Formats: sequence, structure tokens, C-alpha cells
Amino acid sequence: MRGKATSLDIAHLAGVSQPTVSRALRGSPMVNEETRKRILAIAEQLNYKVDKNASNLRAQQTGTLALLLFEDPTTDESHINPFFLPMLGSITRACARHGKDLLISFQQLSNDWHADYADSHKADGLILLGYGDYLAYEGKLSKLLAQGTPFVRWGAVLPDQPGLSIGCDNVGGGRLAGEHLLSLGRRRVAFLGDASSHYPEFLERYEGCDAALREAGTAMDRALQVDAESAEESGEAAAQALLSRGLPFDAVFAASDLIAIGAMRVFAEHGLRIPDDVAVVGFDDIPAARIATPALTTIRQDTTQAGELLVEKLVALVDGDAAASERLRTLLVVRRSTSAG
Amino acid sequence: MRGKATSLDIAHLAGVSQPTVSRALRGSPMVNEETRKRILAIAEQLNYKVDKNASNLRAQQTGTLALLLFEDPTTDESHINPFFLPMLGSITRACARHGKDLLISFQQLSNDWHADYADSHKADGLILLGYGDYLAYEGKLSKLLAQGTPFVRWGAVLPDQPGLSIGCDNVGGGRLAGEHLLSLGRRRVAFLGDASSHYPEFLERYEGCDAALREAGTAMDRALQVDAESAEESGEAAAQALLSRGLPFDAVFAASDLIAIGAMRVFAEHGLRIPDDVAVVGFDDIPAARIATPALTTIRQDTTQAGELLVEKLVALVDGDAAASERLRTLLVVRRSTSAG
DNA sequence: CTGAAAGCGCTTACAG
DNA sequence: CTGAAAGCGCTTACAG
Repeated sequence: MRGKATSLDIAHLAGVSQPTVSRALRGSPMVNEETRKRILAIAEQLNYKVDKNASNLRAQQTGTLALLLFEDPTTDESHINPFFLPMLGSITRACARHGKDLLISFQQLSNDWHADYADSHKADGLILLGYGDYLAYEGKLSKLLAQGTPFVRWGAVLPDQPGLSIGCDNVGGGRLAGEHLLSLGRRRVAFLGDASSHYPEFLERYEGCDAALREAGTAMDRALQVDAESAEESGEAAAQALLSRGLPFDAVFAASDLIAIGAMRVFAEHGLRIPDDVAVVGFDDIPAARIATPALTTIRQDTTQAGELLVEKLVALVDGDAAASERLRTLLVVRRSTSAG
Repeated sequence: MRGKATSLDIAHLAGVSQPTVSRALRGSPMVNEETRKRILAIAEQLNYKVDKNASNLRAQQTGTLALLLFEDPTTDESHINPFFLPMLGSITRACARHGKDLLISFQQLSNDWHADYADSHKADGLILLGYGDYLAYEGKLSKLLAQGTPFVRWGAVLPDQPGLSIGCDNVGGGRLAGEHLLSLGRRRVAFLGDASSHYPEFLERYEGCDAALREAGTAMDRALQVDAESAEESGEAAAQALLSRGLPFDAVFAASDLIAIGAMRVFAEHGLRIPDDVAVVGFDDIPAARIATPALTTIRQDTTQAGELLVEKLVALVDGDAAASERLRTLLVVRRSTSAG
């Protein structure tokens, strides 16, 4: 037998029709147990695998999900935000559990991705990851929704949002950071991150921290907020900008760990002691947070659960079942950047 | 028009036959320029995309490559070796440039992956990444080769190896490390990493360093070599083991940055000064190397070029063109772990 | 340069 | 429980 075996080859060898082979292989209950066993044995022996293209074409579905990871056009070409790495691992494992294949693509936010994957029947649904300007993004989500393409995204969970989002409880996370800093007696909390509706996750973190301070009779000071995107270089620049303002502050809440790590480097260069002069809290708990000096106190997001939920919800959407947006709990992880040894 | 548009829909609207539409869309030179334009305009307007399942089925190829990333069963479930992250980015971008889709899967080394992807026509070829016991792995490579499945792998480039490998010049990299340490006056160089044929990359790094020392009239001492896999915890354990041997050493060459970072943590806990008491050199230049304290001197592998080559070679194999294994140059990156401020 | 015909390997009514 | 028939949406000889 030359070339790959087909279901017809198996049918001949088993002395049944080709549709019976197809049924047996997919575990249809309408096939005799003995026949099934014979067919499975032959399939095994020929190392037969169902041709995905044929079965997908006929069944009009793909068994494949596509993961689209957006990068800000400004970011370095070769780097992916490390926050997404464990999520990627969790997503691939969840896909395997659900019997789905995973197509992956890294895209510029500006590209015309929204049509391609679903329209060309490469994937049944889309998982959307990436930091970036939310307002630029929202329009594309609406378009996907209008087209009827199933999708889920990771990001802020907002009211009246197109489609389905999974994100962490950013407000709660910001609150944890604020309460922790208050417990250390800090009151002048600077915020490094773009706290606007362009970056709703950052904005929610800011607001959560602010809420904690307000309950203690104080508040965040907008004069101590500096825009930054999630990258070390951006954190460095923001820290420089903050210092140059010459305003007093005794704590920094960074919108992400990368920002915090960049900022800590600048503070160290300027002779500021961490945490004595400035306590620093990040967000995400990426692996580098533990390695940084001092080790970074941060708000952990549960990326494993995030990946699992993204896949689970998308599979539900693809199957036509109901699914709703969801917020994940956050966890304060205290390290040396806020607590002296 | 309900449902997705098909090439037949376009044919009707354009007043041509369906095959002509297919030809026009794929840029066949045998179609009238004016006809083509009319067809393209209609396709654009209907937001038409070729059904991949149908075209793949007919053309008997997939336009898809599969990336299989192996993890050692011992490693933490949720973590991917950070060394592979930028390579992943480079691979996805290279795939996009070549017009290929990328399926991704994380596998246990033990799984029976070798059959699935190619046999079920999900992918035309495989990219194999992962650290792990090479000897356990080699048999599977031979099997793939025998099946005629196109594949490329990242790893040590060895003689008489099944299939095609892309790897860095580990011997040269080890030599760079050895020469650098010699230039600092260090002679007692410990090696943390499994330097055996189970981990040929590590072994080559060891041998390169040894070669450099021998040229200077000394050599590596096997009594200063401790097995370790590429993980921080493994580096910590190896450093502990090294210290407990009570032998003098003034430098450590770690087989990977993760090992080096774990080891540096242990050295610091034991009051050893880096680089004064122990100079430390890693391998890979992962992002954490720059963040570590002290920042880690290391041998950089060009992951961008690696990803591009992997895709390029695999595409050649799939197309039936010739392609050969290749070694990439390495680069010494000097940081504070070997050079005091 | 274009069309009529066949067929890739499956799944799914339909009939028995 | 099983088979004969149709068809998913393309691409590819073949004929003109």
C-alpha cells in the first residue's frame, strides 16, 4: 500500500463499507461492537489517521482554535510580553484536553486579522491576547461580533463590551496594592502606567488603589501619575519623568512588573533605597519579579486559570452554548521591594 | 446571500466558470488580466476567503507547519523554558512571511506525537523544540525520518544524526566562556550541567570550555562538574552540591542562564561574593540574565536567526528542496557577574 | 485564455 | 446495525 491509508482501505480489509469505518472510528453507538473492534485493530495496524481536511470540509468545522497575540507596534520585534508566556502554556494544554488544535499568530494591532482565520475556515474561534490601546481595538471586536465569529479576549471586563472577556479583578488587585502600602505607612503613592480608557486594565488598577487610599482618608495624586506601557524601557522613562517632577513620594504602584523593574533600576541609579525610601509594588507576578533586586512585591494574576477559562468559554461559544465574561481573583505577593529583610 | 461566499458564487457574479475564479485568485498567469480584476473585485466585496479545508484536501497539502515543544516531565507544568520564547516569536513571524500557518503543541517527551500531525494532514512538517534527554529522543527522530515526515529540530548538531538540526555552536560558545574566565585569571572552573551524551548541547559547552583551558595549559576538573537540568531549582541544587564537596573553585560556567541564576542565589546566601570569590558565566542570554543581581555574563544564542532558519529549512524540505543542518555563531555578553563595577 | 469533468477523503441524511 | 448515494469547496488535468 503506497501513500497514507484511507478509510476506504480499511473498509476493504475489514469487509465493511467506508461509512461504517467512519462511524466506528468516531465512536458512533450505531455500530456493532465486534465490527468496531475489527476496524479499530486494522486502523491501528495501518497507523491510520483521519484526514482532517476532509473531515473538516465535510463537517464544516475545524476542531481548531486560533490564538492571536497582538503586540504594540512600538514594542521590540523579538519580545513577547512575558506575562503571556505561562498563559500560552495553559492555553495549549487546555486545547489538548478539549481535543482542539491551536493555531498561533502574532499580529500587529493594525493588521486586518479579524476576517482571516474564521472566514477561511482555519479555525472555529479566536482567542485574543495582547496589551494595546483598547479604543483602537474595540471596533474590531464589534466587527467580529457582527460577523458571528466566536471569540474570547483577555483583558479588562467592562460593561457593554462587545463579546466575551476574561480578565482579572484589576480593581481588587489595585485595592490590594493600596491597602498593603497603607499598612506600611505610605501615603504618597505614585502610579506608573497609562491610567486612561485607552488602557482600561491599568485604569482599573489605578482606581482600585485610589479607592483603598480614599477609605483611609487620603487619595492618589494625579500629579504622581506618569504614563507608561508594559515594558522595562517604558518603566525607566516613567521613573525618570517622575523624579524630574521633584514631588515627594514614598511608594510606587506600577501598572505591570516590567514597568516596576525598569523603574527600580532608575531609582537604584539615583541612590534611592528600596523599600526604605520608596516601596514598590508591581502587577502580574512574572518570573522576573522574583529575580529582580530587590525581589518585587506584586499582584499575581492566575494565568493558568486564565488560559483554561479562555479555552473553556470559547469552546462553549463554538458549540453554541451560553458563556459569560468572568473576573479572576488576584493575590498579593509580598517580597523585599516593600518589606525590609 | 446566506453563509460564507464560495468560489461558485463569485463565478456566477463574474459570469465565468468556477475554475477560472480559482485560477484568478491564486494568481495563475493563464487568466485574462481584465477578468482577473473583475473577479478580485467581487471577491473583495463579498469578503471571500478560500476555504482552507477544501483547497488543502484537493491539493493534498496543508500550508501549515506544526511546532512541537517538549517539556521534561520533571519540569513545572506551567512554565516554558524562557529561552524558547523569543524563538517562538521569530518562528511565528517567519511562518507568516512564508505564508504558512503555525500549529502549536506542548508535549511530554513520552507522548506519541511523532505520528499524529503529519499523518492526519494537519501539518506538512514539524519543528521540534525542547530540552530533554537526547538519547530518549533520537529513536523518535529516526521514526519520523523513516515515515518521510519533514522535520527540523533545534539542538546540538551532531554527526550521523537523524534528520536536520539547527543549533548554536556550543563548542565555540563554551570556548568563549573559558577564554573569558582565563582572561580574568580564573583557573578552577566548575561546570553546572549534565555534561553527558544525554544532553549533547551541555556536553559540547563543557568540552569547548575545557578546550580553552587546555590551550592555556590547564583543564576542567570533573570533580567540579555537577549535573543539572535547565531550571533555577536545578541550579540551586547543583550549587549546593558543589559547595558541599568542599573543593576550591574561583569560577562557575553554568550550562544555561537558569542554572546560573539559581546558583548565584545559593552563592549569595553562603556569603560568596560575585565576581570576587566566584565569577559566573551562563548560557543563552534570556531576559532574566540582565535583571539578575549581579547581571549575568553569558553566551548569547541568536534566537531570531534560529527561528528564521528553522522555518526556512523546513519549508525547503516540504518543497522537496535540499537543506542541511547548520550551526549558529554565539556571542559573549559581559556583565557584572564576571567584571566588577 | 476558458470551461466541463473528475476527484481529494471524509460525514451525513436516507433507506433498509 | 449497515450500505449506497450525495456532497462539502476547492484544484487539476484535459480539451478546446
